[in-house]
Amino acid sequence: MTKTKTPSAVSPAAQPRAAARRVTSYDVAMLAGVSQSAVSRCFKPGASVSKSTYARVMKAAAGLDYIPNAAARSLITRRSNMVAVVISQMANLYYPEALAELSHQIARRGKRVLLFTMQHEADVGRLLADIWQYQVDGAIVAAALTEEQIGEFERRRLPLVVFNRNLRRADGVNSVLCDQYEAGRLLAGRLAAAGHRQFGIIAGPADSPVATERRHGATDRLRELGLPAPAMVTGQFDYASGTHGLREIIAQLGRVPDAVICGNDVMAIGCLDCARHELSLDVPGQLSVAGFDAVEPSNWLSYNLTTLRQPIGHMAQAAADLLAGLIDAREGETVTAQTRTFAPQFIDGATARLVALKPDSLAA
Amino acid sequence: MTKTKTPSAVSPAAQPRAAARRVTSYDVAMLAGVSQSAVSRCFKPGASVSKSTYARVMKAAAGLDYIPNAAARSLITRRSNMVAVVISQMANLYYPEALAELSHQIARRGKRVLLFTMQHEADVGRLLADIWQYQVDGAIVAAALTEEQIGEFERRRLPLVVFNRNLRRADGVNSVLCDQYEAGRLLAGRLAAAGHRQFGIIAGPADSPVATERRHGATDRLRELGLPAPAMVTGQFDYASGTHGLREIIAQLGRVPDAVICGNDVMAIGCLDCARHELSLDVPGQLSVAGFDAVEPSNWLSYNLTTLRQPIGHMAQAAADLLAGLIDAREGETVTAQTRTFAPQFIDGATARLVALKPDSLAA
DNA sequence: TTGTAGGCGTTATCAT
DNA sequence: ATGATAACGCCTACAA
Repeated sequence: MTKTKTPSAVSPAAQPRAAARRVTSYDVAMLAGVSQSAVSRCFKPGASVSKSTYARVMKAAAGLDYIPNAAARSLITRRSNMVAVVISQMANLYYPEALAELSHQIARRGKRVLLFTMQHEADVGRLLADIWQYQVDGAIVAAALTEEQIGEFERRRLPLVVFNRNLRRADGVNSVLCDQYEAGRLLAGRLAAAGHRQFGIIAGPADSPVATERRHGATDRLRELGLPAPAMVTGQFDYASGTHGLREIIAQLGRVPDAVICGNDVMAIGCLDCARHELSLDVPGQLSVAGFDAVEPSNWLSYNLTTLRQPIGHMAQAAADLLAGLIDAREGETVTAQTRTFAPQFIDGATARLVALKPDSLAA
Repeated sequence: MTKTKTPSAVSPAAQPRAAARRVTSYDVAMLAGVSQSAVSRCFKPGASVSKSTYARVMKAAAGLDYIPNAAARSLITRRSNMVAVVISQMANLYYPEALAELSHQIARRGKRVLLFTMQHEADVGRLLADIWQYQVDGAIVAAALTEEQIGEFERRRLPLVVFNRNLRRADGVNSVLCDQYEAGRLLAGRLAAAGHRQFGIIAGPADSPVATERRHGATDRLRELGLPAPAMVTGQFDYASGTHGLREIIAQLGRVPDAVICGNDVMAIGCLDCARHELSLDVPGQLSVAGFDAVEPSNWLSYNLTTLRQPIGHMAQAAADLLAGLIDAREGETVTAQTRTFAPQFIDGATARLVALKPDSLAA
């Protein structure tokens, strides 16, 4: 299976890792015949250097492959040009898209992403100490933070943008989010309006605030409308949770529900596939299925899923904007915290019946 | 659409970003009544400190929220505990999985990922200068590097592991890869053995070495077998390329080919959906479709794609292992470059006919 | 075991 | 415009 080819005879280039003394600005200064500070200035954008020195220095630098040492620079400037991005569910299909966009947006502002990943969102606490260590200029966190943890960011004056987490304590904390509770309400409402009465819900994991809000939004709306309590199961945001979830809901109810609301698209796709391919149900004829996120596969022809889109590109851009603003704010300046809320967008796919079977709307 | 809620009256906590003097080891030393070096030693794993001083120092540190400054440390230790990971196609579904695994493996070795993303693989050159800047301990690069670029890593003695790129110059370069050329040959061979004669190929982008190798592997094998030249189109590794690709191939040939080999799974899925839902073709009855990677959706019930899996988890682990070894090697030590090659694994899905229609094998 | 002192590579301040 | 010089926060001999 694994062919470990230790190159022995074939590959001559065994690199001797000698202690290569680093090239510093002193070396460049010496070669260029100027002072070390002159070299430093040449690498600072708006500095005052004469054309001739600049040319000599740059030529020497190029000859020596000199590049300023960011660690040393950050020591004095207090700017590392690194931004921490904390993300939990890389498997989630949704987060890679967000991360790609964040990385892009952060790069164009001259900074880089220091990536912190974790298996479970609750592990975020253990990462914090590392974040402090690395002296990042700010952090974008896509995980639930406790009040205490937020407080620590404030104490350390570390600019923070919370991504897609609706925190209990909203004030004083910058965040970019999509209104998940509203999304849940909206979806439940649309389905109920079409006459669906018995719902099933395949919710996301209990430790995910996003999952919780979507679930509450849906259940609250159903209750308001006086519909029967939905059958409820919990999943892990993955495909298998969708297939198992549907079976379990059917077992709970003793029949196929009218509609299933899934905590995200991947579970909805699992649910859909189970319904069609395992249970031979007609979707949306016998059963409506809907999800959240509008990840790429939800739009594929085999699915064409009814779902709610989060404007992920805009959200990432907003997060990067917000953070950049916080970082660039002169010290001592007062910055008021913002919450940028994006509205979810209803995607009218083909997996949910959205018109009433009998036009009982005439009776109203 | 975007509701920017500037909290005005509601939110009192407008944080004044005062110049918070950082807590240093001197502060801790003062509070604990010891020297600064004592504090330093307390944060170094195998140092010699008495129990009592250690306790006092740690108590003071905790009280002040002291955390060592990694930038300052790296200045003298020459270890930043950061690893650069360079990745191009985050949209590719394959790379997020790799990145998640890499991040995990690197984290468990006490290091963090500094992420470098780019739109096109050819842009890697522009990132290099940044990599040097940040003083990373090593780099894992999932992009094609020129000889010159590799040479620059060597000159700077920066440990490098090339991920999933078969370089022309293999010696002296540490790399982890899946044999893409062989994978292409294998797939073409299996399909040909089942009697498919007229092939179509939806290849990946021309600037992707992985795409090129898969394509060459397939075309070489078909030529060896004396089969007619395949219809060839180029895609961007995305879903739309798969749907367009199939139509274009049919236009080129004037008929539906026997089989289409797609440069990756996402294009294969696009091709498959187009065949089934737009052209109403029976797959694999009238047309066989296959891809590469075995990304998660390829395994979903609606697709059950015939494909070749790359053992991505193992590859990521191997890359992290390799890099860690290079970094930990004592300076001056000679390290021989390795290439760890992983074999692709054939996934016998349901989108390709793999048995001959007429048992003409009896005739042989 | 502990403290003293020098240095890591840069930027910033201040003369010149 | 340029060059000394003092930080930045930490690690590490070396001496005690």
